[in-house]
Amino acid sequence: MELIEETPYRFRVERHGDMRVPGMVFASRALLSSGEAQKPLEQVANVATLPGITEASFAMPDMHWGYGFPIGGVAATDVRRGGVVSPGGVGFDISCGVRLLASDLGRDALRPILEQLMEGLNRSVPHGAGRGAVWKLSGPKEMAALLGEGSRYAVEQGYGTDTDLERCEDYGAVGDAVPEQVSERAVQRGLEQVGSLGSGNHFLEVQVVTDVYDNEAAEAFGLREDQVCVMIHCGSRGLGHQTCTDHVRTIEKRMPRHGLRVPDRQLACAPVDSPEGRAYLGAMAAAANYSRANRQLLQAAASRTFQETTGRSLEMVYDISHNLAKVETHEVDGELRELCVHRKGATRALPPGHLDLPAGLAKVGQPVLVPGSMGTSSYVLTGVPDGAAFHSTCHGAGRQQSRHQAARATRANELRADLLKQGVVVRGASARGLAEEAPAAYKDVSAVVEAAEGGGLCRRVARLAPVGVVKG
DNA sequence: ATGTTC
Repeated sequence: MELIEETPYRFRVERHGDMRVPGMVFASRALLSSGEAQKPLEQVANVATLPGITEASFAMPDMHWGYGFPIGGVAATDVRRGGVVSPGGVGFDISCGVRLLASDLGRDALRPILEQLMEGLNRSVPHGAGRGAVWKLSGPKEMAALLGEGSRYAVEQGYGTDTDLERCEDYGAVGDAVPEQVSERAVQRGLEQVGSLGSGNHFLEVQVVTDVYDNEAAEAFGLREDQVCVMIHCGSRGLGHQTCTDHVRTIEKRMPRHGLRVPDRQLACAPVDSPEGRAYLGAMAAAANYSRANRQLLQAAASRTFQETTGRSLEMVYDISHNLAKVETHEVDGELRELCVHRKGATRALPPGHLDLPAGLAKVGQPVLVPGSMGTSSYVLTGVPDGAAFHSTCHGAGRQQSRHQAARATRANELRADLLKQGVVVRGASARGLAEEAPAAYKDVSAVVEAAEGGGLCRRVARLAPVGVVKG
């Protein structure tokens, strides 16, 4: 695949074959040579063939290979011009995302109680594959309420405050959720997993703010140097996974009926304005709300332990998803259009002044939370005026080794010792899980963020370094 | 990511 360098941080894939629009890759030469670039670039080109795709098939600097779409892919389809929705453009972990909490504790005060805090968090925050969660739902009826209301439902039940909801994307719940579109099997899988981290790259980290790049934005977000924070990264567990599986199956079956053909069956799609398309979006919104409630409950569990151990409270900074499709209005060619924006391993980055922002953030823009790999930095970014890719940016470091490669190349015990030497306490991780998540398996998150900023997608606000990790 | 191959 030939890449044309338009700027040091933006590369173009010319239209070829059935591509309806070009590919636009935000990256650097160095990032493009880290890991396998050819396979995700082919996926960028494949996505460009989707009916109704507008402007370009975009990839963020943390791009890597995924199911159908690349992870780090952004694609917007025009709803009124035959635009499609594709579950592969959201991914299996629907509304997987990050919640950041901040305390008024400094790093020195934490040091003597860090071990005790990590022990407590390891006990109070359910993690790992399979069972164990903060809640066990009474049944499908309670599940329907949660799928409709997301974090709001958790807050109604006493797990948080209205102030928390103000700092959640969509004020804690995606609208137009259709709980009936979540299958019985998905509901069954989800009943005993609300309030659990899961496994893989999901984690809870205790972090310290090491750098502030933008004082005004950091202050609006409630962040300042040397502050102890807690970051939670998790998703919609088995319920989201099952929901994706179910709807991919239906949508794939109905494609001939709509006369739709795609270069890769993992790009199965349906017109947004079709029964299958609407059914998927309703189910996706419901699964997204499960993910939002999940993070609200984990916040409550972590806050309680943090309060007991340190005597301080944790305040909400923001909660943002990086796997979601949204129908949004954007100006294209001087005309307002209704677009279905798929962000898969990509984060919305609302600019200052956007109407969807709460009053406290209107002046500076929306916080973008970018978790790094284990033992490295995480970043807080914000949106910029005229942000490219429909106001989207990166979501993390991005894999450069497959799970299998990483597991083979890493000795878990050595990694654990190395992290401890760096001052990072790790709890809960299985040997296999730890090895798969080795920092060497990921791109350099600082290089990713530099490319995202250089490409005009966002700007940096703060950097955080981990001191403790709870993993599945 | 995921009851890591319905």
